[in-house]
Amino acid sequence: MSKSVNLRELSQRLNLSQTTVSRALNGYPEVSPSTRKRVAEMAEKLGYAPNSRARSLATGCAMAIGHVIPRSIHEMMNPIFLEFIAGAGETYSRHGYDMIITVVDDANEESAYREIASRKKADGVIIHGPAVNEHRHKLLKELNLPFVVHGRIPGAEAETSWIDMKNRRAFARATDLLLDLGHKRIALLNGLEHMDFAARRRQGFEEALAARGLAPDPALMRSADMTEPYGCDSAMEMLAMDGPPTAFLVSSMISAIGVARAVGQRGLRTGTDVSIITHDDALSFLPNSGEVPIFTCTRSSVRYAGEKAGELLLNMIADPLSAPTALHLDAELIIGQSTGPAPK
Amino acid sequence: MSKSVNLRELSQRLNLSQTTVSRALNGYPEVSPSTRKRVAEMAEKLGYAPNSRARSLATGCAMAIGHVIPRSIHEMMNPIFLEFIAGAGETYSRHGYDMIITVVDDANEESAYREIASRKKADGVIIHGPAVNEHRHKLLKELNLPFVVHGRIPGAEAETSWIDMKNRRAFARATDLLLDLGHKRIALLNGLEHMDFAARRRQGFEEALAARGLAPDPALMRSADMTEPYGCDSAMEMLAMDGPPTAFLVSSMISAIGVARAVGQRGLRTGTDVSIITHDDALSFLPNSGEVPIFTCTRSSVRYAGEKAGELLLNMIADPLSAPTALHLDAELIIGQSTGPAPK
DNA sequence: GGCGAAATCCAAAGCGGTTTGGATGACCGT
DNA sequence: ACGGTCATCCAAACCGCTTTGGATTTCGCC
Repeated sequence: MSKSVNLRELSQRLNLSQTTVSRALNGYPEVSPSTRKRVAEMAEKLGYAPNSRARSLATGCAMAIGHVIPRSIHEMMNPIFLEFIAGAGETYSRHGYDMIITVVDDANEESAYREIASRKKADGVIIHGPAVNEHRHKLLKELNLPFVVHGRIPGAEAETSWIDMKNRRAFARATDLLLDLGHKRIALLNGLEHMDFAARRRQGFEEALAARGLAPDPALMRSADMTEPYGCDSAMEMLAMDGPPTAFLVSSMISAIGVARAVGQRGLRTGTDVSIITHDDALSFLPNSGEVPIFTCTRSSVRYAGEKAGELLLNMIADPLSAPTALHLDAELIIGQSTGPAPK
Repeated sequence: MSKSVNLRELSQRLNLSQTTVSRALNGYPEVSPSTRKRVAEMAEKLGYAPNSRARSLATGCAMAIGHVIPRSIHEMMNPIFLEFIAGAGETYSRHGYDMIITVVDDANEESAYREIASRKKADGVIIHGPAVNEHRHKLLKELNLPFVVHGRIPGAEAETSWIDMKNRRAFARATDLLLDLGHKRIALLNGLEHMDFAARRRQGFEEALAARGLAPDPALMRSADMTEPYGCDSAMEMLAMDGPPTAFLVSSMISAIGVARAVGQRGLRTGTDVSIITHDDALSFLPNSGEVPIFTCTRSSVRYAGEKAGELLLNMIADPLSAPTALHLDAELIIGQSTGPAPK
């Protein structure tokens, strides 16, 4: 039943002015060590904590970061998003910031950002899942709302702060690995290619093929939401073709699991009959570790990306004049049980 | 570059007092239709939106709901949590509320709640993943912070508002189905049983067995975080036993996928050699639909639960004196491809 | 002993809204 | 023509904090 105290009551109890108490608690120098101690003790005893609304009204900063997540996104990359959020959230709480999440229809996305800006709900936002044809950054610049991109906005790399993994490179390396193992017919089960990350992965794939004089076969390339059935169904169909693929390059563990299921259903064995390489976002509920991971993968922790993105953004907010920063993460290529030499 | 206006500027532009403008915008009656219209138009034109901090300082309500999520939880039920959040988030935005998420170490969970209360960051919170031995509700009562439980707190059902599915009943029915199909050795791959939901599911399982005079075999019962490898490894081990199970009852799609993988790896066929029933939270990235779903399952949409939980909580906040409400959702039992008569 | 600097502390003015308690007219019936 | 009611609108207080600009005291030093 702890009746919460406010600054005035606290200062009255101490026979001090609100000014002094505020300064004592916020570490300003013009207050004697002894009073500071007295204040701290009384505050502790009374369980005083400054009202966050009042404080941010007075200081002008909301001490919060916004994430607006349109339905299409969280339909699409659900768990990846959450893992990112978890990382970012840790950074925020470490710095005393709140994370506010807004779930909106795609149609209301713009107005969601406008509200964040005009109502001063947050000091900055994160852009999730940039598209090949992205536009949100323009709105945010216009709104004067600091932001960091998780991913990259094609054409705006220099003028925005972002954190991304080397998608192209990772998928090129994975493709190389498969080619080195003798695979000729490699399928690509990609994410939605209107998203920047997926477009880059495809590039990497095609470039690696081209480097060996191979042309990608459209029949072996798909692009969709990265669900489990997507992986399974696609693999089933492709494995039933004449000249089926001997290897799959998959954009997500979830779909890769689907592929593995299809392989099993056709009586084949993953890693010997059919090779699979997947990208692994290091989701906590889908561990792919152990001495020899189940899936050979390109791995990059999306949670780590979240932590770093948060840091980038908080830095931008602290120092609004600083130049845009980018973090370009390498993905590890990790050999697991799901790859082997091409059969025959 | 839209310089954001505040109430005073808006009122000056209109030659009206702030009072009148505020009242006009908030729908109070003591303002003429014509001025109200004039105000609305000017506000629209200038892109005015009340500063959320100032407003909640003045009104005393934060217009925000808090979700504190300790690391252990989001390690454990990652995607389920997100899906719930998505549902709740929709409810919140429909009512103009914000959702603020706090990621904390388990050790700081209590202080996270205290801060929400003392700094007035949110008007209410949701309790996620109640344990068999739960305590958070006591803290929240003491803090006078309205809350809704996603799940149930054993022993506090009557005094708290909650939304939960009928875990016991669902798992009893699923077990019955397997028994009807002639299965005698049924394995239970449960979630962590210090969580209320998992404890109930186990109860349902055991009761259904007992009703047919069967005793549960401890060697066929496990309890852990519901990851994919957990399902696979457990199934591999159990299938290698003497007198292996002919059916698996699994607490999560993710683990069930692991079980299916194990089944395939042992050269068996799901649905004929080995039956699987899983609980399906209807996660958007793990669709289990189609005319005949892959997995036979007990299904209950956790996203719907989120929506409803949000509504319950907002109602509580709007009417603090109302009695606690509970929503007890039925889970559908849906026959898919993963079950069949016991072999032999 | 006196004077300026340094150390402490405070009153009051914001921050941007909501809300209370009137003021001002317009309109009405008689 | 006049008191009374209603419809409108406003000035000012308040929410709880930060911060500016001084006031007061203490202290070192010549």
